[in-house]
Amino acid sequence: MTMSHQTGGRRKPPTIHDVAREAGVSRGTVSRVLNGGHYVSPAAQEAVNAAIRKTGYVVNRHARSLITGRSDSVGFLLTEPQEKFFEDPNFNVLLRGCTQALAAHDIPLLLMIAGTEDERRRISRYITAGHVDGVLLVSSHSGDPVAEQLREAGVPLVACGKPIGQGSKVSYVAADDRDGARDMVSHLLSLGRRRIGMITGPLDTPGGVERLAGYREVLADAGIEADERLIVPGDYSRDGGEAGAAELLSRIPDLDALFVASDLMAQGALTALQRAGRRVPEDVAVGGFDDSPAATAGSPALTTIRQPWDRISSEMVRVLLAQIGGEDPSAVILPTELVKRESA
Amino acid sequence: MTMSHQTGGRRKPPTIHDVAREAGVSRGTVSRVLNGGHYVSPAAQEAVNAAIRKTGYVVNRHARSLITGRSDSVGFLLTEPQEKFFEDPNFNVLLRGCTQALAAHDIPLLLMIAGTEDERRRISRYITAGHVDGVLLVSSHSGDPVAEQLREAGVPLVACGKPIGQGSKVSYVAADDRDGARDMVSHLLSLGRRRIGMITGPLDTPGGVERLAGYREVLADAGIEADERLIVPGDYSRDGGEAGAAELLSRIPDLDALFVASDLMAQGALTALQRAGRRVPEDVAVGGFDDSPAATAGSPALTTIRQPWDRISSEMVRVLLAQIGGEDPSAVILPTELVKRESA
DNA sequence: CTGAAAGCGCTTACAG
DNA sequence: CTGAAAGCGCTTACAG
Repeated sequence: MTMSHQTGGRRKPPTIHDVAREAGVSRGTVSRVLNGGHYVSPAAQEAVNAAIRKTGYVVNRHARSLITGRSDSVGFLLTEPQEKFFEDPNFNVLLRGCTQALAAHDIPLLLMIAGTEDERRRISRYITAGHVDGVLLVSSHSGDPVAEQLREAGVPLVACGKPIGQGSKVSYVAADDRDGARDMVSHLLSLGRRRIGMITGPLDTPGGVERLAGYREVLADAGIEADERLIVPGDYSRDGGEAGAAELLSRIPDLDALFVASDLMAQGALTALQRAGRRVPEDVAVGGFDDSPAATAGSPALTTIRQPWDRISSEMVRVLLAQIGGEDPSAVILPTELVKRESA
Repeated sequence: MTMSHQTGGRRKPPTIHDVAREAGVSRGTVSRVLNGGHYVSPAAQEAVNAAIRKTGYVVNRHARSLITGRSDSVGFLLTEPQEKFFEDPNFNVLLRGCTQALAAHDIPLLLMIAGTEDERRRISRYITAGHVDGVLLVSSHSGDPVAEQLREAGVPLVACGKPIGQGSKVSYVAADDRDGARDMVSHLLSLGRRRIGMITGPLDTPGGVERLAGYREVLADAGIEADERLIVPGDYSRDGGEAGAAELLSRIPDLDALFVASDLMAQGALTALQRAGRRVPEDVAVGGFDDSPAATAGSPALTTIRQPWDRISSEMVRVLLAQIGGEDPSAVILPTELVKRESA
């Protein structure tokens, strides 16, 4: 009468030693079965598997990690104030996508938020101490000290969006921001709009810079004279969009279209337009960016540029895993798509 | 000329052994300093601290965990389809609050999502294998097999909301749903409304059951005859709220108020009311529940019942940590608050 | 293909 | 207060 499979006293989980004894092999053989079954005879293989089932054995990750030096987990690092990210639906989509993509590899995701200087220091130490094998970095702004530290420490890293000023030494995955912006502005032009305002993203972010560049290019190509008063900087927040639209309206009352660099800001812009008595899209056509949940949360539903979030997150995971496996950094640029709804 | 502090080859991080040598003490003494400094002379203490600084030593958590049997990390477990949680702003608030509360204890949070049967099995194994010291469980529905398994496996656990049918064996933290519902319905009555419809939460959740109970109690207390046609079940989703409101409107066209069991559903209800040409609050007063970001995302801003999310998350963490420390399970019920805005 | 053995980096009684 | 030693549960050359 063995003690295995006993219900009450689960204090001591079975170890590789228990499995070995049960299977009548050495611990080395059990370990080999656990790690892919190479150089193991079918008979031993089978005996070990049976023993694992019988004992309910599950590997102790700490012991394994101690020797392999790997944690088999990945960090999802946010280096901005929490409010910002949680307000932004893009964040959710990304987090969800990465969690999913990692789950397919049986790799747990550690969520790390480093909003303050203090937290950044702690988390940086935590990461460099080897608690995760790599980091998915989500931070819109440039000059991020954490990114730099991690890169220097040799921690596998992939950013969402091109990190400004990091050269090509860090991997990233991004949508084609400029091309997306071009599509949207072209669409607004095709609607007959000519006084097209823009609320940009933060101009120290690649998305901010590129989407503005796309806007400028298309207007220039169409022979429309540049008017800097039509451009107002934003911060990707709903309130920022509202304030930006109000400002533009006061500058250019007969504005007939608005390209807003994120759906969340576009929602805010809708509020401002509504308050000012403008009909959307009749008086002012509004184009957003992201195709985030925010695009369809309000009314009218936003015409927007879809970022391929599913692919962005799965590519981030793929590139990170490759890098953990020893590959060099790489960049991936994904195409966007115009999604027509009610607002333009 | 020592090799410490060398920049290039950071392949081998310093171990406790390096620190001991540097400080001229034994590894045991270094460990004692690391673990609180008890039974260590001030001189040794100082020498070790200096050596730690000099070598840049940081403890290897895997080695520590292997011997202590603790991981010093906590899981945040979602046992529902991801979409559901990510759609719901409450989830964000809770995740953020817990991350924050744990960060104060220097404890990282592992985000785990078990939407499918498959994922549940894998994550259950993962947890019982000791990769986290305890679990913050977020799952609205009852009969959750994971909760049961974890409880049986003796994993410290605290749920958000009272788990139905788990007796008092599992810790939980919840807002006073019934009392909150009573406040809202009383408020609607005080506005002179008498034909008050309700869109409930899922009735296999404590929130669903309790908020409905509060609604019934207040109407009964006010001597208003119960009319079951005024009650329609919901699922906490925006679409569910929209469908529910449409259904109520078709049943009771002269409805003059609506109590909706979540802000997100209330947003959906607003859409349905608007489409039906009802003005809010003039024709139909609408009361939500949660005071989530959804309450102020649309127009009009929702009058709602605030759940004290900050306290809920900090209490969840406190109770979990206590339980990890050996305390028995406990339940915490937190008060809610009526927040008046535009919709009622 | 397989076993015996060393060792990953730490903590913790055990003697002093 | 402190050192020497055992041991946590695993993986991985090393010989066979």
